[in-house]
Amino acid sequence: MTEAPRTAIVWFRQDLRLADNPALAHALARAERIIPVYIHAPQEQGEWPPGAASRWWLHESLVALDTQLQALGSRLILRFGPSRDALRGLLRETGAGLVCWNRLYEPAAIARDKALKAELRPHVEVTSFNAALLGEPWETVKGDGTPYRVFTPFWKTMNREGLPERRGPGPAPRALPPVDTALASLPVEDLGLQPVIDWAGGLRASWRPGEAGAWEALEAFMDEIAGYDEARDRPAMPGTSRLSPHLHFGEIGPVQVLHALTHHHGRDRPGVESYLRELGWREFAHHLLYHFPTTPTQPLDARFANFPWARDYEASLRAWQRGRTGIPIVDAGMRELWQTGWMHNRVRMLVASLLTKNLLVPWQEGARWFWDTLVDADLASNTLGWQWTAGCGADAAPYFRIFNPVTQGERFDPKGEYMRRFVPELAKLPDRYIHAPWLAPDHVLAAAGVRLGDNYPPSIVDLKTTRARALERFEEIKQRKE
DNA sequence: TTTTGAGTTGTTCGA
DNA sequence: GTCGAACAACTCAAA
Repeated sequence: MTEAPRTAIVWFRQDLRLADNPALAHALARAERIIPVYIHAPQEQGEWPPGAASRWWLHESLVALDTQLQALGSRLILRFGPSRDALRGLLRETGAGLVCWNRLYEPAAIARDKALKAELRPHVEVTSFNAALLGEPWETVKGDGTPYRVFTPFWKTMNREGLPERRGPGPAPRALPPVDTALASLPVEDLGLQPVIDWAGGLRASWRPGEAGAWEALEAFMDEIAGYDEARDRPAMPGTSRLSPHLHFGEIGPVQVLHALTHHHGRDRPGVESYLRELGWREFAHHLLYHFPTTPTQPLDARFANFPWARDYEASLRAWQRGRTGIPIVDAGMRELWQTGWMHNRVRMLVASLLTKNLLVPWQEGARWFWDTLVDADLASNTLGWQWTAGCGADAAPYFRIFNPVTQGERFDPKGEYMRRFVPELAKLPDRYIHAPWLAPDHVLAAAGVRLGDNYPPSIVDLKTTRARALERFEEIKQRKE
């Protein structure tokens, strides 16, 4: 390499942390001056610019990052895209000779970054790193070099190839060089990420975006991980890690999580291995998106391109989105999503199963809604989850696996606590009827103040007949393949 | 090379 | 009430 550059640009994207940030660490090791920058360019995310809930999170996370940088003597430079123009402008203004970033894995981002590298490299050093995954999506492949389509062998291979021995997480810098006060930066408010009407109260009450909040969540989870195997399926309990949005924005990295769990607990402690498997699913999702870049909109299983979805589904889609299907656990989940920007994983499966199988609404509609409303919306994970539930993805649920939300509610929220929290109009129903109010006798409904069709909708589907109908439709595409 | 068994998260039905 | 079988077709790796 030539003489070390005096100034480096560190381009932050979905790696909004200072610790274990290889791009930042590399810049610090190579250059005297560091320019931390975030470029707002949602149009470069193709069909998937951040949704409303993600934008709220991003705003908060950028504020947190800037505060951290200032505490160390630096600051965050904010610019509008296009990224190419912003970077070229910054190179001109600062005379930087090095640009560093941590990789993204969405198809549109890969294409943009590749083009940028080719354009900038003749003039400056450009180096990218992995900060978001335990392994690169192209590293774990089958013996014949093709990508995996089944999770378990994928995860076994990743583990065998030395997961625990991967690089340890890097430390956070103790101080940073100052940024020239003359260098222009936008106020974060100018990015327009915050909602115009303040609907984010529920989000604020539920989350603390930023690196410190991520570590708070991890530490709280580590205290409870022994109960993970049991509690993770109970939507009324805080049994899951709730790390997904922090991981999505890179406020914490999976290497840090892996290291913290194995260092403090060891892999044989109850709950640890099961949780690491969930990190494995996150890896698998990125592996699939990398190798099958059309899957955010196209089914991986080509037979499903011809699936006979419902034709006029506007009304049922609307009822599902608003949490007014009349099926309590589904409505509770959809309202949890709307209020807090998040939904418990088990409930995500239930609402997705109802939408795609009982209501026969295309899974892409569900994926779009989740994209706009989830604070952890992630193209890889969201795509995998919806295709898996719909039965058209990798390692997908067998077509006959159609969840019964009443049975699931009784099994995983037996006392109805989750439903009483998010569907208060049913709060006074006795446990026996809270999962299926349409079965309650009139006097029970009256005593609980529930008037079906008035203050709570009657169920919009008959679970039994719509299940049978879904099975018939799957028969149709099985035949169409030939 | 071929065979074999297992594969995140389920439901229903009949014994 | 509990329990096993049936509900496809395909992927993957070990035997």
